[in-house]
Amino acid sequence: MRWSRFYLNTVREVPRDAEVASHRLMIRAGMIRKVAAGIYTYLPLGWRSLSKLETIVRGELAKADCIELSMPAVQPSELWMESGRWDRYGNELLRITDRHDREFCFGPTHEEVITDLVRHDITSYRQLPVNLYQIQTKFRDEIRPRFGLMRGREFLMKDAYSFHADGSGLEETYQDMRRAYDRIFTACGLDFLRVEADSGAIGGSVSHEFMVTAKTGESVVVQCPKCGYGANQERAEAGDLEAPEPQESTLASEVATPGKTGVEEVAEFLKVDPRRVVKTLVYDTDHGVVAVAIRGDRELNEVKLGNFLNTTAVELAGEATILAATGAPVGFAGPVGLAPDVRFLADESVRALTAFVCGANKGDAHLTDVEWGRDAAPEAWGDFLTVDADDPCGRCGSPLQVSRGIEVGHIFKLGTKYSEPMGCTFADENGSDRAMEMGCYGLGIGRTVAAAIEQNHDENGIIWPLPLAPFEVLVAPLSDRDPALLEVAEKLYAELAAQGVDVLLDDRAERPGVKFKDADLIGFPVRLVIGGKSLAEGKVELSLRRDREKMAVSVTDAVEKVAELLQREQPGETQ
RNA sequence: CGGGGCGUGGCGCAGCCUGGUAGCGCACCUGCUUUGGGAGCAGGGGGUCCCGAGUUCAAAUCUCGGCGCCCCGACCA
Repeated sequence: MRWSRFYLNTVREVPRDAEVASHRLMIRAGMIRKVAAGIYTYLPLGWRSLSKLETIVRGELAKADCIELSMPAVQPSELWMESGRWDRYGNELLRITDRHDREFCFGPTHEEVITDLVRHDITSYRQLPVNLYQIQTKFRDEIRPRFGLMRGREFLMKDAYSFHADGSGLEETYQDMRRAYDRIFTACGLDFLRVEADSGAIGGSVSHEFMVTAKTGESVVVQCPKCGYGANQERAEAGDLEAPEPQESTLASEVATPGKTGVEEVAEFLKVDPRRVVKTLVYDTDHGVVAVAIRGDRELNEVKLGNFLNTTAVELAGEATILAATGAPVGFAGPVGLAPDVRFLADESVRALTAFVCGANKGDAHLTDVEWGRDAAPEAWGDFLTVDADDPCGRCGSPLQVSRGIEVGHIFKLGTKYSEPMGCTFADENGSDRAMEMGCYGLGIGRTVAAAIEQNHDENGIIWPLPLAPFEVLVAPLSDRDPALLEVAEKLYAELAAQGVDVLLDDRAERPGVKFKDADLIGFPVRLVIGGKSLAEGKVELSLRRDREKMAVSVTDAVEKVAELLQREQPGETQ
């Protein structure tokens, strides 16, 4: 491909509204252009990277016997009513009405459509398992789209769905898909983690997320370097925390703590270890008001609380609710003497505490020397803790590590969550009808490409892992006037292209500086510069974007050397 | 939805407070020079100042209403 005939326009000024590197660089490099909030045009250069990822995905899924099809983006409301999600999915579901006033939605995911398909075609256990996927445009009306392709409203997703006669069949395919995902992200040349995750709105029992590690990632990942345990922070569980020194207990007594609402303030004021202060948080849920006690120095995990209560509607209560529940303004809630209609739960982190401090449920007052059992008792103990770095691993006790990642894939065991309500059944060996076990497997195409940039860039631009680079090699003659330069450039370009190398010829009438800056910005993994000085000695200049080290190679060796470098840049090769 | 900010040639911005000629840099076009890290000089083209209403002799500027966009928090591939 010749630059002059490819639709590729880089931009010098950094766009004002792009904050993160991948967003900025994709716009500057001419890969995407915004059309509306969270909605982008994929320009030819960007589309090439996305297509390369799609090719990798297709190849690896084929090995897992996952079969491609394509479902409609626009889906009738009836199917969503059957599954119950028409009402439950909320505002993220873009609902549209046709000319006959029939309701449709633009698909954010395709469980309903695929289940409808399979229930009509599959009737016997002999036809199972079935594993189908598509790569398709989804729309989720996100509350806040941001970061370019990282969180768009319209986005490309690979979504796969499997159907099984029983749990063991599901387990087998789930593991096949897990391995396929491992292969896909490895083949992309990305550093990634596979972690246990909360299954969220899609539902189901078991799920794993694939995270591309990046400092700017939106997800927080907990891992154990010793035993390999890894989980999304939303789900991560720790072992028992080290308890603060036990304390002699006297009778619970009230102390005045005027204006001291935060745990830090109270601990300092009363000269106690913050770990011996019990923090009581009041939540509004669709199961009524719930108070939860947790150790003063720790954060509560609302996802865990929601799971415990079997709801997603968990919100910190407002002042009025807190006053009604505790009889005190915000900042003085405690386990002793809560209103009778308030459910009281406690995190394991406070279970071992003795003679602790807590809010008095009374303005400007706290209680000291409070004891579980004697003074207060939760309705239930549970794990509501947000795990932090250095907490002990629940499996092996080693200190956990916390890092950030970008969620690029998520695989779920759905069980019969959709097959049951939608009547997706089959006849088993005994001829009786059973709901199919289902799995579903998502992978964000645009997000993965954005994550690759997030993980691989410098101040000059993108540093593509070879498999996702829009072009592998740039051939750049430094002048458009010197016929000798052009002749060599054309020849090398033609030879590389003939060998099947993805090569772009920078045939623009631009000055050298412009060509270098653009080459760095777009991040061609291999660059072949043809300049007057070196060509006088029969040489051209070869360099890798990754290290920018320049090598002079003779014109006759150039193509071979490029092939060697490309080989070295393949993931898995030592560099 | 809560909190903050922005909307002025293609892009990045100034002008607005204190109403009166729409301006700068980049990009673009023409010419000359230049040609190994975003060139120089000269000339040139291009703007419903987000939309609507109001105030005023006069509105980019003041007032009201709308729309769009971005950033920080709860959602997710």
